[in-house]
Amino acid sequence: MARHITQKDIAKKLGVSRVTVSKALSEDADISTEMKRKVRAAAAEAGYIIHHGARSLQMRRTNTIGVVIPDISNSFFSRAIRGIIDKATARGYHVILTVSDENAETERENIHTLLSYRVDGLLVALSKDPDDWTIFDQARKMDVPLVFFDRVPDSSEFSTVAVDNRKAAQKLVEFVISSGYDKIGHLAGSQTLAIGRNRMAGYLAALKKHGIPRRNDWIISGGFDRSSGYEGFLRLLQARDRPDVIFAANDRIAQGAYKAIKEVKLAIPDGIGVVAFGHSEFAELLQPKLTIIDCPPVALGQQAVEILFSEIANPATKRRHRSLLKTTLEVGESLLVRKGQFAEAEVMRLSSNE
Amino acid sequence: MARHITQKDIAKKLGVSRVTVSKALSEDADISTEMKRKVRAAAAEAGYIIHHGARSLQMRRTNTIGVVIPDISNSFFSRAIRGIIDKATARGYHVILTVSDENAETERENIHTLLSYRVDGLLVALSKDPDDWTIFDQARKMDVPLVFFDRVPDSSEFSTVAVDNRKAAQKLVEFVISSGYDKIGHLAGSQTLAIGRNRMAGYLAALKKHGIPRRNDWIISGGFDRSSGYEGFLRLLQARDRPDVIFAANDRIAQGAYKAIKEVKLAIPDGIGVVAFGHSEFAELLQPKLTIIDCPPVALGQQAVEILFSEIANPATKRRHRSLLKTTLEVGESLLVRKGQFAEAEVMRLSSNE
DNA sequence: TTGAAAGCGTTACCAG
DNA sequence: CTGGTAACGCTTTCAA
Repeated sequence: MARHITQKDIAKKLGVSRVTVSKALSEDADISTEMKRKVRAAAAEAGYIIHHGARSLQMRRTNTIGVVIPDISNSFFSRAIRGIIDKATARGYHVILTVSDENAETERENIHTLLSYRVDGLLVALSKDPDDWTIFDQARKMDVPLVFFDRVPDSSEFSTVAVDNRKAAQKLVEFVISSGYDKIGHLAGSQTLAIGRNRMAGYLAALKKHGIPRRNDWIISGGFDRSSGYEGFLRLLQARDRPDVIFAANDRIAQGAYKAIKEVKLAIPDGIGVVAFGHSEFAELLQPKLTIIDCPPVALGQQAVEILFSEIANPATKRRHRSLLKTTLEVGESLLVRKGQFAEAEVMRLSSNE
Repeated sequence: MARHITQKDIAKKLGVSRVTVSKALSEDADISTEMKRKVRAAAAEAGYIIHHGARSLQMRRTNTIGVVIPDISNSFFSRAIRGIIDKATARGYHVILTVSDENAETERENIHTLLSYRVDGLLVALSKDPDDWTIFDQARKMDVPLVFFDRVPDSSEFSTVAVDNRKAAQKLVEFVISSGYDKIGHLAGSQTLAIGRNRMAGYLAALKKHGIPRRNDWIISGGFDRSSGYEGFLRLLQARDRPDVIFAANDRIAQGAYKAIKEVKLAIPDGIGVVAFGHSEFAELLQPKLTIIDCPPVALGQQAVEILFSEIANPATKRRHRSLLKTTLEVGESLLVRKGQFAEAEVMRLSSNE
């Protein structure tokens, strides 16, 4: 980097002081309109671009928020990012996005980096339940607001925005039961995350409520990605008999399950064979279409930023007893049980095709 | 933000000067091992995190690169980002990601923002061909290296990394022709981007080469998204007769076309009905599977960073005659014509089902 | 091996 | 309305 144009350069050229330039550029009330015009013109002509870092150093505020997500190729998160960026931009904030790649250590490093950038706030979707809270304590200590979204910890000193997974899962599974099924398997995703445990808890609660015994060989945990769904389903097939319906912890798992289902040539019912948590756009891509609990990523992201901004505006130093928001989107509120094209179709069983 | 721990604080606590702390923390050669240990311990204990902004101000280098993409929910770009982040992280750089939302003005603002952050380099995928080059000239003037990737301008003073779209398109269309078709339509995407024009040029070249007359009513331009493909196909149907094969400018357009094809109840050949540019992972999701030119997003992103780093390491001030790299991935190199499941299947015609 | 002084580009606080 | 001075947190240079 060569030396860039600074306010000093403009000041010199105009024969005024740098302070005047600074004030003029920030539309300070006590600079004459004429002066402002001149300064702006000179700045534009010289190709002056403010040094954000220097400014932040002085302002003690970066107008930047940091985001940590586990996986950018997960369309749920890329949609959520969209909501976050939109809302943040609208409030004059910039967003620095980092990706933990489902790795707790990388997540730690990312948060550290963002803290070193002195972001004004943090938005985090966890890769797994933290077993080491020091980096989060650090954020707390530095009084940098942090809001967990989607993948939130069971309990913490931070605000969270997430789906009420337990309740929603129970609802979805009860929907399946009320459709006449009692042989329901579960591809459970990662149990090292509350989101996974809660979805399983909802599943179990639904079974229990309807007196359906739990079958451990029908419950497979793993990751939240496609391959976990694929492998999970194949493992499920090793049970002595097969469930009729699969409840997948998310849409990508469902996608993997579909793939396996096709390969082993099971009839794919165009309806309730697999049900899952998911977001509607992704579910639309799948064949056959999924029955899902629709978790809207954009809305979730927006809500998270909203809460973050309120915490930024109202520093913890002011609120002795920090008021945490445990926001959960609930079924019937922002969440819907969405049925695919098959909505009217007769519900079919997962059965062998051969 | 309350006042954070600074090097000064650590210095005071240890009864040494701030310089000693700074040097110790950066592993400077002329600090005793013992002192370094003490400083590090004190820093860790106090929860010291370096102020990246202050450091950069002095260092005149941020160790950060800025990226501008048109759309984060486009899986091509989210995969490319992955490649970028991986390579950048490996070299100790951070990445600030911004999204232009396919909007030239937002793109301009994003670049401006990144310039104000004093990023060490820029990676840009265009939303459209720039009609105003001032922001790019600005980057040039500030001597901030900039590399265009994927969506590159026809010609500029900047390095580019992209697929050789013209050649690849011609190759793909010739593949279709050699399979016995001569009624080939084109959903062309945006013609305000070189990438769109070049793909069309390749299409036209292939037709011409084989003496197939061009049918303007079989060429529909629009955007690069799903809905453009959907609407484009419906418009195509209004031609007096239908083409047998559609060449879509990218995979998302193809996806939209499939949707329309299904809706109007045309037989969907599990093969060559639609061919497109795309990346293999996305194409795998589609039903029926696409025949594509496989553009690998991760590799493309990595290559772009690589070039950017070489320009960062070798500032323009040193090279009077800037050596631009116009890197193009070519078919047969990193690119393959990938056929879906139908590879062995008989090629079928797009015909009415009713 | 350590430290004092200067400066990076900006804004806040007072004087004039 | 304008400007001087100090300060933000850090590194670099040079002297001790």
